[in-house]
Amino acid sequence: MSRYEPGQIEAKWQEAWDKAGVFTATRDAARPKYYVLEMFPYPSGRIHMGHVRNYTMGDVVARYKSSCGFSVLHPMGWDAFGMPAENAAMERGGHPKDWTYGNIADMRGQMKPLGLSIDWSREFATCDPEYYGQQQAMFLDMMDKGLIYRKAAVVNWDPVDMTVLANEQVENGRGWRSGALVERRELTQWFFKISDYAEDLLEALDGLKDWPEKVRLMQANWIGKSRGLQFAFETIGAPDGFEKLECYTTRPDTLMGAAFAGISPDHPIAKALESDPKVAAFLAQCRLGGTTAEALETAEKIGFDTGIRVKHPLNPDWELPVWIANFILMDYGTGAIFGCPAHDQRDFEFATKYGLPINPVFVAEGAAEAPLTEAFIPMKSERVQYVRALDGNRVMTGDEGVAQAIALAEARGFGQGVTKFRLRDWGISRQRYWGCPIPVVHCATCGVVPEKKENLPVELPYDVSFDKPGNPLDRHPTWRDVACPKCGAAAKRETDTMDTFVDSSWYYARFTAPRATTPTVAEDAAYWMNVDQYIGGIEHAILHLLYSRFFARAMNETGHLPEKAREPFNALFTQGMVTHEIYLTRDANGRAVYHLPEDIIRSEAGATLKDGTVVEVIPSAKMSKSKKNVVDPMNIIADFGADTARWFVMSDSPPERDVEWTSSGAEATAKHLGRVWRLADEISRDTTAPTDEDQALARAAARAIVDVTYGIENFAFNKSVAALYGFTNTLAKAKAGAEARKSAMRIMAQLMSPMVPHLAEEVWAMLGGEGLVARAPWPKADPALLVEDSVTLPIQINGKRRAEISVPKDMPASEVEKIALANEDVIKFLAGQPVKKFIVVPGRIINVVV
RNA sequence: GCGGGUGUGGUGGAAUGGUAGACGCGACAGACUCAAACUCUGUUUCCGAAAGGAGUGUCGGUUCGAGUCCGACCACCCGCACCA
Repeated sequence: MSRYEPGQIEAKWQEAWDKAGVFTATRDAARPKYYVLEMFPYPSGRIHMGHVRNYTMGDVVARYKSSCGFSVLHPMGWDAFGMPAENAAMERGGHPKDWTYGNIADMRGQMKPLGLSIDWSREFATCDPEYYGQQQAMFLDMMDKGLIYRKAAVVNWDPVDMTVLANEQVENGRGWRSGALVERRELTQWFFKISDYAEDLLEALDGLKDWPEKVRLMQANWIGKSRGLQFAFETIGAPDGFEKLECYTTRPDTLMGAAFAGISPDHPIAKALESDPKVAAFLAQCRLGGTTAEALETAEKIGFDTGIRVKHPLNPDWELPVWIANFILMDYGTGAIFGCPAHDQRDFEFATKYGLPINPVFVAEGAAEAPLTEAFIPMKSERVQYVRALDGNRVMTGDEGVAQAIALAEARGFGQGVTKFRLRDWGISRQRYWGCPIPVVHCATCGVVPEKKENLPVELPYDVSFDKPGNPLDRHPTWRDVACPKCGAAAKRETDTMDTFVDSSWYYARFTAPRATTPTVAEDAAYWMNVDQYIGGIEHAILHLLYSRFFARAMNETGHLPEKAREPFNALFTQGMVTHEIYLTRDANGRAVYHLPEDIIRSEAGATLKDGTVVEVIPSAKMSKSKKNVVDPMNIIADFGADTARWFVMSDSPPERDVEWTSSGAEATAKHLGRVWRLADEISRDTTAPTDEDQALARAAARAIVDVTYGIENFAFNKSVAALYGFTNTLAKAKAGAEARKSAMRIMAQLMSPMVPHLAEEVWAMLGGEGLVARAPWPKADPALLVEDSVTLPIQINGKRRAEISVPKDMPASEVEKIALANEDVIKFLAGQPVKKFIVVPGRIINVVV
């Protein structure tokens, strides 16, 4: 008897697939196409269980669709630009390029043994000049279309290292290397005009029927369409040129509850007042801390009374003080608000702190006006009693109050109803080396000049060093100093590079023609687009997906994608994350140093490093490179084979849910696959004559086909796996004849093939299956075998299950009722009480109400 | 702080508003074995000897019937625009 030896069979079948070119994607007009894509990985150097889970899901879909007759495109590439490469260069020396390509080679070497059905001939990395050169070409096309501009924007500034920090590099308001308090500082930066598409991006969400509802909701909230009033306060005592203060509010119905006017620390008026040392000191205080929304909104609310007054638009005798407040964002609305403490929690806290009046505009319907202990903020759809309405107090909803206020403001001419979006333009400038260079030149006479297309790619210079803080491109004279493409005079290249989100916003399109000398090729894009099934982490629900949707529109308008690809992803599946505990120690400055799970020794007492140092254990979180809480799947592959790793990540947890990695279970999976192997081996040598159980086995196989197919179609791979466990148990126990068992085993091989393709090929071959199972058409269940003649109906009495009866499938309800009421247990539980109601749900349940 | 999600046995989880706990892990018992491993068979939500009762984070509601729908709360997770 032979043994299941994954190490041998996996290599053998991978070679067989390669030789037969099973996974090479080809345009085939005769067949429908199917494009399945998993979010491509960052080449950290090691694959982890999250990758295995993500790519196995895509592989199951790709292999299944291929069996169903589709021409499948299933590519793989590398999201290869980004900070970790520069961090590695700073920490360990070496070059980001060498580090990145080395990591790619390592990761490819780890992924290949998984036996994924990937067309590797299409592989590319975003740091290939052939890729980012095409990105630069599109940047120039988008510039032509007016989709790109420059403006000042705020960055995290480390005053000690004299460098810009990413949000990730800010820890508790301090720079991660220097430990210095981070400041907010303005730089001139490049922006994509994504806000032009706000309405389109919002409305088109309705058409994304095969996207998770929660992702569409998150995107809609992110885009944040609001209807409100824009109006101007007349100012008293403001600097010249600021006779008006423009405000935007979504609650103009609360205008009579105004207690103050507030402006952002970045507002032009605040800047105009900065010559006053007190104002300057206050603004400096506001600029401490990071740039994230979270940092801004959780910071303690502080304010500064400017002494400026504004006239209330409805009563010129009513004057309000103008405060600078740190919780007002310059990016949203006009950067100025009126504060209504009674109906906004932030304003309430602010007013309480600085002793400003708190006057309610409305109270709960039927309630009396009373002092508030917190802001009263009912849903806008809720009816409330107005007590300080703009125009006549009455009971109405907030929405009605807002509409009335806008109408009144427009009639009196002090404001207009306007629609605004929360979505800001996409800032893409990064003051870093390892990214796609922005292909423009700054000339003293011509200004900002696009690089000529024939000079693309603007390639990153290799001879750079990371021994000083800041961007090495800034101090690389032979790269930076160039002739102006327009006038030929001495000029300087733009040294900012692009956000890596740009790289990942069009890679799906590039896979359709990865070697082309243009960004895309019309025929290839027309055939392969759109992505039929996109699979990736929920953490990308907003930014990556929104940017990609924007980019697809921009590519359509610049002629790089067809109209149908403006929404590039037909269906989206967001897998849950693989989580793991985090282990950390503290360095001399008290900052966190993270450790890999494989370096940790866990005992009952706690966790330590190998040298005995005690480590802090933080509860499970997303596996991430920076936190080092990653698990290495290579050990499982080495010990048990790729099929075990694949089966393991597909079983148990529903794909959309997070899964906590535990090492137990891999052995059990290997056991099961060994059992399938032995069963196949035994059946292949069976010579039993047909028996009367043959039909029952055929029925079980038909049931398995339906259940496994349902699981794959609905992204419930765990249910497909469960159905296969059940089918294995049934087949192992079946006393059927050899032919029936062989037939069932071949169906098993086919049904298992998307999850455990190597074992499936081996079983298929053992049982005389024709050719490769990877090329065999997906089995179909004979409907006749699925029909059940009788059903078991549970009987509930007052909603509690008390008995069950077995009746023919099509028995009419009146007959069922007679049989149910004659049932011994039913009679016992009814105890002679009269039946009030008798409910029969055909084929499901009976409920007797007494 | 704002937005989104999750919560079911010892454990991962299953359940178109219709028998809660499928399937797997673990545990326990048995068979095989000189013995062990492997393998095979069975038991396994809790309380109870049983009859029966309780039970899907907490509290309330809708319904003949709620894990599922609605409301409030608690806990945990994700995102918040320079991590990818």
